Parts: sequence; structure tokens; C-alpha cells
Amino acid sequence: VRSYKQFCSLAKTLDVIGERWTMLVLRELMLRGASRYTDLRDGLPGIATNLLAERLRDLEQAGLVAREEAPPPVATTLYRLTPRGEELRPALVELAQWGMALMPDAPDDDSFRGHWLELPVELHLADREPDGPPMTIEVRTGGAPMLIESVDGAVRTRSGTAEHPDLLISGPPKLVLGTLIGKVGLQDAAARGLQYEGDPSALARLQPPGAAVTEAAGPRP
Amino acid sequence: VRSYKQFCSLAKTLDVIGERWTMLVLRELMLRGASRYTDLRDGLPGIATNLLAERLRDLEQAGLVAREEAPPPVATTLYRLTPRGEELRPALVELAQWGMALMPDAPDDDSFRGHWLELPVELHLADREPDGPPMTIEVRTGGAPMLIESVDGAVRTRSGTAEHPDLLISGPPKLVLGTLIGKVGLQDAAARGLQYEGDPSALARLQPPGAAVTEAAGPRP
DNA sequence: CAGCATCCGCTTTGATACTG
DNA sequence: CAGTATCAAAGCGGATGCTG
Repeated sequence: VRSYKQFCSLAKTLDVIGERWTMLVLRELMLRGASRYTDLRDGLPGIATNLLAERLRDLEQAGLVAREEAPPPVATTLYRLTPRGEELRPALVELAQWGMALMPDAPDDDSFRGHWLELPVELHLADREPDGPPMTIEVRTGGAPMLIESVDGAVRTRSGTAEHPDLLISGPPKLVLGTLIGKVGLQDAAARGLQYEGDPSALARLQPPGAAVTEAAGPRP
Repeated sequence: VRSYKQFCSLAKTLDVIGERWTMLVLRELMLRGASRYTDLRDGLPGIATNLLAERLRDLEQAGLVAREEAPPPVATTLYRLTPRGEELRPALVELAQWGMALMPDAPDDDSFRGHWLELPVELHLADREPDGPPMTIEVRTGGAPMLIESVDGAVRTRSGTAEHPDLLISGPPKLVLGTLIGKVGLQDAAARGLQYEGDPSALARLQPPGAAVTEAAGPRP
């Protein structure tokens, strides 16, 4: 492992997680929990398989990741974050927060996985009617369908489908994200190719308090 | 510039600042403010000069750094963070926070610059007697002397020396840091080679509320 | 001297092929 | 499924040279 050899805590952090792909491996483990090798590779489009193996080995040695032999029904090895690895979550969330401003400029051919929506959704959405009835939005964009659920004021995401979601939206990732965080109005989005079905007010209920046409320079909560 | 080509805000952030040395360049600009090329290079021991030039160019193009022609007394170009670059501070602080746990294991031959102490000091120290008289600690370790000042309850650092500091400590960086954040008692530190002169109680005044022998797993404020 | 650009040997990576 | 093996291309570290 290469080191900056500087007595500085930021440099020490980067000695451990600063190499290419490493933080994205941690992202996968944070968003999906304990994962198999193949699932990690699927969540990291573009990574070379030997690199994934090497990063996992390094992270294990650094004490951020633990391997685990799963019991018979799965019968494979799982990778999961250790508590020490989990402690990096606030830092990665901050980095992701900063990157939100770059999302509208993303090229349309970027690869995408549904669970990546979890970060922006949980950062930017809040239930304006916490005492209202539970609500479910189903999102279909680039692969596996996702659910956004608000129960007792808490907004959560998970993969899967719902029997009768209050709202179902589908379309290209950029448009879906823009719509979810309120950057694009539902009607605008529909005109640009977004499909939806159900109750549009479900979306309005999740916009954060300060939401409007605010282009803004990155609000800090 | 190489990109992960993933529609994920963390990946987008890393597309901009994920390459080797980039975050450390930002650290220098955050800790030292507007800097000359040579000062940056001095604060980044180990970097190849062409890499520094390239990183600065990339950061400028990404809008995180601005060049500035300094007026006659300096008569050179200065590099400074733009507001957009400054927005990364919370993220880098979180990363640095995580790395604090690694500092005691650092090899003794790591390079060191005094201003790197700023991060840990401002994160870990607080004035227990905010209404007490202003206080100054001078720190001499690896190069230019540093001051830690507490005025009206706010703990700040800057480079320089004091006429009559309440306390002056000097020694190897690891020992000095351990002493400052209360991981090592002053007497222990003295036995291991730390030199000090003045009033030891100045140090006790700056320890955070929860300070004791707590080895701890990274307290989160 | 400050502020780079160029050249070169070495390491890391990316893409693909192969194995238990 | 869960990796290892291979190899070309890109990136990096170090030294040196050039320019105002």
C-alpha cells in the first residue's frame, strides 16, 4: 500500500481509502449492507475484477471490511463493513452532498444502479406531513425498481416493488432524480419523457421546506 | 480527466477531487489560504512538481481554485479556493476526523508541517474557561513555530511566535499532538522527550469536556 | 528564484481470459 | 460464483531543463 508519509490525519485517511475505487466500494457496502462479491461488482460498473479483489483485501487488512462465511441457504462469502468502516459514513455523505450540484451536468450515458438514489433521496427529501398516512412511491429507472416510503415522518428507500404505490414514476435516471428532488416540476418532466401514474401530490409532500425554484449554491443543513 | 462514468453524486465528487494528491492540495489551500506555487509545494512534501501544476490546472478548470495576480509587493501568482471549493471543507474535515485514530500508529519518519496541526487542534480542543483571560501556547515541532490561542472561548491556531506564551512545548510531532489532545499526560510526555516551559494548566484548560483516559472509538460531536 | 514543461523508469489500472 | 492470471496503456515519482 502506498502512503503519502505525512503526519496529517487527512493524509492518513487517504492512505487507507484514497486509492481509486476504494470509496466506491465503501459506498456499495454502506448502501447495500453485507454483499456478495458478484453483487459488489454489479454495483461498481467499470471496475476490473482483480481490482475489486485487491481493494477488498486491502480494506479487510485495514479493518474496515470483514468477510463472513454465510450459512447454507446462501453458502457464500459475504463482505460487510466493520464498525470502524461504518464510521466513514458521515464523511462519504458529505462528499456525496457536494457532488449533488454536479448531477445535472452528468452525461446521459453514465451507468446507473437504482440503489444509488438512496443517498440523494435521504439527504434531500423530508416528509412535510409526518402525521399523514404512510406513503409509497415506486421508481423505475435503469434496472431494478426502487421504493421510497414515508412512514411516521421518516423517509426511507429500499429496492422492490409495491402493490399499489401512491405514485409510480419511470424514465431516465437524470430526469427521475431531478423530479424527486424537486429540481424539475412533474409536468416539465413529463414533457421531457418522464412517465408517471398515480397521485402527483405524493411528490410535493416530500419536498424539503425550502424547496422552490432555488437553483442555490448548495444549502447546508 | 478520468471519470467513473456513474450517475452517482459520490462518484461525481471523486471525478473532480479523487485523484492522487488533489485533496491534499485542497487541504493546503484551506489551511493556509491563498498561496504561492512554492508554498504549496513546500506544504506537500513528496509531490512531483509537474503533478502539482497539473492538479492546479484541473482544479481551476473545475472551478474550485482561482489564480490571482498578486499586486507588486508580492508580484507573483496566488492560488486560492473559490466559494465552491470552500464548500468541500466539511467533507475534508470529516475525513480528517476519521483519520485521527490512525495518528498514534504513524511512523516517526513521516514528514510534517506545523500548520497541519490546525485541523486536529480546532476539532479536538475547546476552552473550558471561556471567560478566563486570553491564553497562548507556543508549539515548536518540525519547522516553523505555531501558536494556539484561546480568546473569548474560541480556540484558534496560527503560525508565529509569542513574546510570553503561557506555555511553550516542543518535541517530535507525534508526542506534541498526543499531548495537545490529551492522549498523553504532560508528565508522561516529558518522560518521553517532550520539552516544556511555563504553566501546564494551560493545557488542561483546553481539553474537551469528555476528556479522560478514554481510548474510545471516535466520539461524534 | 518562482513556475512550470519534458523525459524516463516504475507502478497502477483496465480489459479480458481463464480456473476451481 | 468468486476470484486469479496476463498484458497493454495510463499514471506517477524523480530528475532535469527551460523561461521570465
